[in-house]
Amino acid sequence: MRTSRRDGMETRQRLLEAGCRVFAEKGYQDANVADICRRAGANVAAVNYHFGGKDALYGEVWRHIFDTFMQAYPVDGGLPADSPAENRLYALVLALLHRPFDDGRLGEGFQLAVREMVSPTDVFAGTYRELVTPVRTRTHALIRELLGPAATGQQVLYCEISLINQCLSANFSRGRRKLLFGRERFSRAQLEGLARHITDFSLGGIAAIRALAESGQCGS
Amino acid sequence: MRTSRRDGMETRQRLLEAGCRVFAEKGYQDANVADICRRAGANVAAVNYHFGGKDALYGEVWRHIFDTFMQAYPVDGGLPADSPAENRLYALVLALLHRPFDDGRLGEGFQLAVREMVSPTDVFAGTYRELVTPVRTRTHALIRELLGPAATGQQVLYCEISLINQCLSANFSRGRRKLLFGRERFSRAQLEGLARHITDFSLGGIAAIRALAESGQCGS
Amino acid sequence: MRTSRRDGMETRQRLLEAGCRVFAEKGYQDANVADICRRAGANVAAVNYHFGGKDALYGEVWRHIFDTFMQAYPVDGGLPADSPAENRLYALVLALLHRPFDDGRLGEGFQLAVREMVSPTDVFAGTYRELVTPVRTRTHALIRELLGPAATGQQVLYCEISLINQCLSANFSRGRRKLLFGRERFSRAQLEGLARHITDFSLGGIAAIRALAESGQCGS
Amino acid sequence: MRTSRRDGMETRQRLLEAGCRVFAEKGYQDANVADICRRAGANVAAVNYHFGGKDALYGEVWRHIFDTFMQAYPVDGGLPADSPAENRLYALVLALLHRPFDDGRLGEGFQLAVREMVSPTDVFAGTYRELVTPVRTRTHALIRELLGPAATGQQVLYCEISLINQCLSANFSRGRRKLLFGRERFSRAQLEGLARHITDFSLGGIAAIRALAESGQCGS
DNA sequence: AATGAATGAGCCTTCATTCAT
DNA sequence: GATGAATGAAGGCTCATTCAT
Repeated sequence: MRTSRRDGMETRQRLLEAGCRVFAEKGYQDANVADICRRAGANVAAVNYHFGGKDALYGEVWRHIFDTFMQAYPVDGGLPADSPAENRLYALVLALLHRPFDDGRLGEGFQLAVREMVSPTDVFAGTYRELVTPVRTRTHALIRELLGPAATGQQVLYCEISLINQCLSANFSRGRRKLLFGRERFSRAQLEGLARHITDFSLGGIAAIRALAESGQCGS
Repeated sequence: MRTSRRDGMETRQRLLEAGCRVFAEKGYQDANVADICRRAGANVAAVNYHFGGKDALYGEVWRHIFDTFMQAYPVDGGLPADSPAENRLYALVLALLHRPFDDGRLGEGFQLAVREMVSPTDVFAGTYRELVTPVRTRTHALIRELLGPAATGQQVLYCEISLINQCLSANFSRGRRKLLFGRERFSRAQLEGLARHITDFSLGGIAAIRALAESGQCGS
Repeated sequence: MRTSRRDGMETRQRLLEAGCRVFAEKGYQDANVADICRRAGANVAAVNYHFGGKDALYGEVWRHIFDTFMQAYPVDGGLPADSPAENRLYALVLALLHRPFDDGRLGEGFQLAVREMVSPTDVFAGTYRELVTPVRTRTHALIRELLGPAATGQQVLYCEISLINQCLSANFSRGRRKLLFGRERFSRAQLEGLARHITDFSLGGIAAIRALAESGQCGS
Repeated sequence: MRTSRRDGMETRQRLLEAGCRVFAEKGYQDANVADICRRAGANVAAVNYHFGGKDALYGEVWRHIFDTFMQAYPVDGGLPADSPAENRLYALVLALLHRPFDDGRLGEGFQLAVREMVSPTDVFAGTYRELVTPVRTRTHALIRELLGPAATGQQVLYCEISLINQCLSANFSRGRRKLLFGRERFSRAQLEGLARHITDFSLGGIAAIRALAESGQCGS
């Protein structure tokens, strides 16, 4: 294993990590390559040398974070498929909550994803579906199961959205976290408490929608 | 009424509107004043003449949108305070939904607000609290009423967050609207259907949390 | 007598005075017309309206100050031509000293003149000779009288320069005044003391040169 | 020795020299970086790359010229400290005269210094004292020696000023040189002639003041 | 594999001037 | 006689990228 000048980590790798940090912090436009190179302890030309340009680095950063994302917390929460639906819902919610509330790489990834939702880049288009589909699939199945067969497709969809928005929108940025919850840091226990709340709240909500569906009423 | 050189709308006003559009579309950084001036049919120096700079225009745009926001849809939905809580909840949800789903000025305002949540500017700091407080106050009171006296403060807070996130996070951008709901445009009826869903879902959720609270259990 | 909007002084006049102040303070380039107009309580376009442009205002300002200059302190100090040469030298020195040390209009004029020496403008070329000639003529005659007939033309010239530089270079700017003399303000008595010194010093210098001239030696 | 892309002189160095020329010619405001870069055969952005901005270049130019200044003509003129005071005065005068009359780098430096006296920049403040102190110290000691112990502090100060102004104010700009002396160029011999004059004149002046001091009279 | 000097396009801003009122 | 909105040229600076080493 070759050792690099600094700490054994290849320049390319250091650039990638600096890129993750900086792009997550400032967004694509506000980030500047000189800053990224400086943080990576590399030359101004390093980004162009190793990646071919700012765009390409951003693509790699996104892909890198994206992969981390997909591996980090499996949405099934490691639970067997025959666990009670309530348990599986809790596991799902907790898994989803980990993303925005992670204080490390995953948090950066979530920041980046939010930025991409707000100001989409070309890079985004290709991977978003790939990023979201497994979550959607799993969520959809679970909600359908909980709503029962009487629910319409739209009821399932809307419940999905209610659920996902509770989990993912809880944390856009440090600032919003502070404003919304009154604190910036969440311990594991606090996160579990929040997951518990979202699960209970959503189970109640789903039950209400199910009752409506079975009573024959139906939203637009 | 004096008529301006071009079409009767003052240049300053045209710049302000162009600014709203462009800042909402691209964010502060990506927006460039030349573009804004071009869209307003004015000279490159017009922004500096009328506002003193890009920063100041942004400030005015934000203030302008902010004011529109506050006037547009009162959070009480125009309902008397002694209406049933369920009705008042529906009115609140509908009022909140109008903001992100508005296809005009208000939608631009919401875009801008989301951008500010993700990449805060100095301008933001002062006005955010002012923007949010009335919503929070009203939401808080309503949730408390629906949860009953047995609920803890945190239960109220978390229910608030669940509710607000369902309403406001439904629509970050055109792209996400498409991806989430499968369509870009919402008719008034569709919006009311969504409001109906969020109301029913949340009433169910709140009922569940209330049951927990009254049975003596309590989230973290 | 018509009264203007502000204080009975015509806008044109106010612009001229503001121009004097500002040009003297900042020089031609650094001065900007908006500032001048603001100080004159007039519109941005006022300079162009009344003078035709910044250049033209500068020309008028220069001419105005120049005239003030010429009238202010006659170089003969009001002394009869048959006073002793020593007295006439003192009167001349005092008159010359008044220019740079004047804290009002004349000081501004001197500032402007120094600026023109350092960064000449077209305006300057025409008037400088006119400004300087009377001083030079009088100085020349006096020095010649004091040096006696044996002195060469160059000796007279150099003595003139020695004298003039002592008087006029004493004060380029507030800053230099402070650095050179250790104080910013000069009372009338202090100014007279300085004039006394320069006179005595120069009489001594002239006497020395006269001795050389009469002993047959001669500078290059 | 590495050779640069163009002619063996580093771009930075060429920029510095072009900066000296242009700033001395036009002053800080009138100088524009594009012009400097053009003269240095470099790109418009070169100044920003190498110095960080126009301000910083100006600072470097000043510092560079300042150092040249201090090294160029030592104020002791290379004379031993036990030479006759008259000889040391002549050496001092000649050294001081070299500065304004130098047709190369030193002349540029003097131009810049004069500009700074008239329109001080922040840059100036820090270095002026450093520039002037050695001259003042040496002048002061010499004058005190020539005036004898009876002279007051103010008499010494005023004689210093008389001397320094004769030397340094002889040449503000080409234009003034022409107007004052009737010629633009000074040969070495002519300069020595001028130095001779100033020395003789000042010795006479100092003698006169000394006589006054010793006779008990005293200026304000 | 990596550097850093150098580039040029693009941006925001300043400012003297113009023009319709 | 005077205004102030509007203009366009020009300047300084940032930044992604290129090129010779």
